[in-house]
Amino acid sequence: MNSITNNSHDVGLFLKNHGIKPSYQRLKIYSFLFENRIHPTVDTIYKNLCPEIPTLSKTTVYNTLNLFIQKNIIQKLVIEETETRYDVNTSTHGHFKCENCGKVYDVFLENNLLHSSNLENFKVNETHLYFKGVCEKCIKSIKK
Amino acid sequence: MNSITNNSHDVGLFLKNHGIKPSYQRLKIYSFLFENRIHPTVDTIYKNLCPEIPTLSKTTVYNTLNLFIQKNIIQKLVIEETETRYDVNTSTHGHFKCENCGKVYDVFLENNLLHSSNLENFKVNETHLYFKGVCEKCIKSIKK
DNA sequence: GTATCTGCAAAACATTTGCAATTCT
DNA sequence: AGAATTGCAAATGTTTTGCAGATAC
Repeated sequence: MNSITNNSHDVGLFLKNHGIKPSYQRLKIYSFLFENRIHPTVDTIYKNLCPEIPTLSKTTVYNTLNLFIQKNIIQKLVIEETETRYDVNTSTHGHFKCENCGKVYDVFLENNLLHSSNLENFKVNETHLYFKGVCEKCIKSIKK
Repeated sequence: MNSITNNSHDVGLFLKNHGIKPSYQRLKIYSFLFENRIHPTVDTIYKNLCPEIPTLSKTTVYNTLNLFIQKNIIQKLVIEETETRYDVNTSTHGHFKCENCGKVYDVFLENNLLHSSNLENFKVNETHLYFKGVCEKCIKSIKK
């Protein structure tokens, strides 16, 4: 459970506790993900942090995200092969991508899904579930 | 339901029935997918068909697969951002990728999965589910 | 004979790598 | 000072695009 708050002191501690030196760039990138639960792409993160960190490079964003994944504090979402997204919520949950507005929503499943005899003797490390379609907002705005 | 057999005459008819002119390359590419349910990448398809069609180019493989997807007779699987795979089975089902041997297995779910109040007012067009881990064969061979 | 299909070469992108400069302790 | 981090430029790898030649009906 993520019980940390979003002030930079706590993010620093959080990173330290996961074996990550809290550099300025790392703090800002993690805080951006934590405060904006929009499953951003590298480009979105980069563009949003540029005003604050004018010297920032995409390489650093890539390096940092890969480090976070390796230390298991974020997860990678592959919905389209052309855009990798990142999520601070590392628990197993689904996603919904709206084909109209492009927004990615979290999806939490009610029933204890996913029983398959196919997997009985397999070791499952990761479960990924996503949907594509049209979100409520877009359905309403299209109808108008 | 795919009830066609794998001789080239029937594949030709099948393609025609879906508004696709059955060229030699298209027949061979569809037949390869139909006869080898291994969820191959473009590269795998290309390498396997090259001996049979020495003039084949990857562009044609890409063009053909995109046409098949557009006509809805195959589906795209995005499990890793670095490798797109293709499946002749267009029904909704899951996949399992072994992190050891790289093989992708089909996963058919028993219970009528996937109820989420989050999606109540959303229009769902596609459902994608996949797992990563270690397959039975690899578990056994690692133990030895 | 005209439409379509194929396949080469080049372009377009996202991501990674090598390495030199910078920063932190 | 020494070790880690950052960021530029170049490399890599996949997919798409433009276009000319080949093929099919």
